[in-house]
Parts: sequence; structure tokens; C-alpha cells
Amino acid sequence: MAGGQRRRPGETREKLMTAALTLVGKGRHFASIGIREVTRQAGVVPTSFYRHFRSVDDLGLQLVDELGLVLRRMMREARENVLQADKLIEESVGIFVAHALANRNFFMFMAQGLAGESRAVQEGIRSEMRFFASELANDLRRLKLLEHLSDSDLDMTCDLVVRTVAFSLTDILSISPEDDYQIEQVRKRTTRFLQLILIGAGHWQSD
Amino acid sequence: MAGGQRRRPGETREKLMTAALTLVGKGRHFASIGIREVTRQAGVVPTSFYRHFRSVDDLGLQLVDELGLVLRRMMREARENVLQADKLIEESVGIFVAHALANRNFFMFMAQGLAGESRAVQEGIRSEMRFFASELANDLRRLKLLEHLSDSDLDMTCDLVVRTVAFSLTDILSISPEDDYQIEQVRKRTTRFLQLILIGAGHWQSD
DNA sequence: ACATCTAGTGAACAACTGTACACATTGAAA
DNA sequence: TTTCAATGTGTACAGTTGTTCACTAGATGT
Repeated sequence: MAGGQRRRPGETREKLMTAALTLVGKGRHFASIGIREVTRQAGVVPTSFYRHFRSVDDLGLQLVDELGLVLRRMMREARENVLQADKLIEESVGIFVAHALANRNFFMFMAQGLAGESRAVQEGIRSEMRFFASELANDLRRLKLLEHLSDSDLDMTCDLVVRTVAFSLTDILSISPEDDYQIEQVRKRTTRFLQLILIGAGHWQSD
Repeated sequence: MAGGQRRRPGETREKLMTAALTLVGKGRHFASIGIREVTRQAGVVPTSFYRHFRSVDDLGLQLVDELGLVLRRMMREARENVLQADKLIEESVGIFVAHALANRNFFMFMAQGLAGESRAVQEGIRSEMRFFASELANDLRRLKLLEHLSDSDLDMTCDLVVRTVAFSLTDILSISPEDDYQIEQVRKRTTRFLQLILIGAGHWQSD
């Protein structure tokens, strides 16, 4: 009974990536996941793995690429829904929290990868964050906000904002997704963090 | 030739913990380290492990306790050297960076543990950070800084400061310890982050 | 129609893993 | 001095791991 029946192209590849994310979502750390474990979770024979990835690290790298897409979707939604400047922070944080809950496994992978084992994955996630920060700087310029800041100071501010939000990720992911109260607490606190930062940016270099 | 010659009590225990940290320092992620690997690195037979720890997670928990000591040492040094308020941020960040470099492996373990596999280790590190933040709040009160802030707002600010510094950790640890230039860059950027935050705190609720 | 390529299968293997057990040595308590 | 708990060692074993190999069903290009 050997031999594979052809399905949709790339189907197994997707199954393997989803399987890895599922394991991460179950609490496993990506660095401790092995090939056999992923294929078992995906319902595929171990050998199949090598048809799509050279190693688990390779799979991780491709997950980072998909993570980039998730982040871009989130960014787009934020831009569509946050038109005027007031309530900007609250709405953005809300969208972020919603996406973090909806793509829990992806964001868990991201949080793990920041201090992960694979240097390449680490750098990939870092790079996504830099991109995110620079897009944020563009948006603020477009909205005519913080106009008194130099480019470099604006970049610094956006970097800090992104880091703060990323750290909140670990808060969100460490609590049960059904615990609405605690989620709400994190949402409020993150909002206050960002407000504090933007107030600081508003007075930066002007005193 | 079986049988153990008694050495200093707790010597093997220390050797095992140091071995785990060494592996982490070499780039391995704590979640992917096994018992045999630790004992091999420590130059000890695998069975010895069980004399001191129930599992690798257990070892992790005890590492968190030691991490607490490292953090307290750092805090004490900061309090001794930072007497007056001006230059407070720069000196504190300097001390932090120095300690991060001197105890690289410990801080790597910390950065990993924040999004690690063991819930207990995660919570332990989080708890250390909370403690650190509350001590920082005490110090600021003692120095008569940010006196216009309510207790809860001061806590929030200190939380944000600690998070920001913790995130800088991943920056420091991702660059080679000999790359003085890049270390200096991180030091400067972290300082600016904290200055921005404290400016924000200074104007919080007052406009 | 035919050859080729892609993506699947199962069996095999050596290396490594966690853990259990019986035993040895020692410092301190009795 | 005898006893004993603590801490070390060596051997053993069953289960898991990553990876190679030979094989095949179906899609694709000519």
C-alpha cells in the first residue's frame, strides 16, 4: 500500500506548519519540538517532512514568513478602523488584543521565537517588529501627530511602542483565553502604557 | 569502582545548575535540554541528577531562585551608586548592562523563561519582575521623585520601566559580548526609552 | 502515449533518551 | 563503634529520535 495519492498541492506542507503551531499552542516550546512529533500531530509519516522542510528550524523560518502576513493583516485592519486621532490608542490596542486571541498559536510562536534557539528565527521576528515600527512611524507622520519630533526620535518612540505591545503579548498568552476579566485588565494596562509613552513623546525635547 | 567519594555538600547540585546555564549560554534553549545532556556537561553520571532534582523543570525553578539573588545584588549596587537624582537613569542603565554582560547565562535563562515551556518558571520570573518594579517604586518615593503620581500610577510607570529594560535584555543577549559598539548603542537607546517614559510620567494626569 | 517529476508510503537502524535498580562510600548521629 | 541517611557509581532496558533507502500513485509536459 505504498505510494501517495495526490491532494491539493502544498496541503501536507500546510498540515505540518499548522501541526507545529498546534503543539506550540498546547504549551510546548518550539525549540523542544522534533520532526517525528510534528508529523505525528499532522497525521503524516515522518519521511514526508523532508519533502517540504530541511529541518525544524527551516519550518520555523517559514512560520516567521506567515507570521509577517498575520501582522500585516492586523495593521491593515487597524488603519481601516482608526481614522481619527482621538481614541487612536484604545482602538489600536483593542484590535491587537483581538488578533492576539484569534491567532493565539501564531503569537505564541512569536513570543517564543524572540528568545528562541534559532538565531535565524530570532532575527526574522526582530525584523518583523522593525518593519511594524517603521510603518507605525509613517502612519503617525500621515496623521500629523508628533510633528515636532525628528525622524530619529519618532523612530525611537515607535520602537518603544512596539516593544511594549510585544511584551503585553506574553501577558495575554499567559492567561486563559476565556478569562475575559484578565484580558480586559491587560488591555487597559497596555493602553495606559502607550498613553504614557505618547505623553512623553509629546513633551520630548520641548522642555 | 562504584561508590561516591563525598565532596563539599551541594557541590554536584551546583555543578548541575551551572551546567544547565552553560548550555543555555551556548545557545541552547532551556526547554530543549535533557537530563543526560546536563549531567554530561557537568561531568556527572545521569543517575546523580535525581539526587538533587525531580526533573529539569525542577532545576529550572531553583535557577529562578538564584536569579532572584542576582537581581537583588544588582539592585543593591544600583542603590549604592545612584545617590542623587540627576544621571539616575544613565547610571542605572549602565549598571544593568554591566550585570547583564557579567551574568550572561543567567539573564539568557531569564529571557528564555518569560515565554518558556514551564508555567512555573514563567510565573517565577514574572514574580521577580513584579518585585523589582515595586522596589523601584519605593526608591522613587524615597528620592521624592514623581510625587504627583498616585501609588497605582507610579506602579504602572515602574512596571513599564522594568518591562522596557527586560526587553533590552534580548537586544544585549543577541549581540556578541565583545561588540562594544553595539552594546553601547543598546545602552544609549535604553536610556532614551527610560527618559521618554519618565518625561511621560512627569506630565501624567497634569494636563 | 509516454517519460518525468512530485509527493506520498513503510521498513530499517544506530544513537540517544529517561528512568529504575542494586550497590558503594562517606560524614555524622547514636 | 555501630548505624544510617545522603550522595555518589555502573548497568540495564524499553521507548523515541533523526535520517536513509527503495518503492509507488498520480499529476504534468511533450
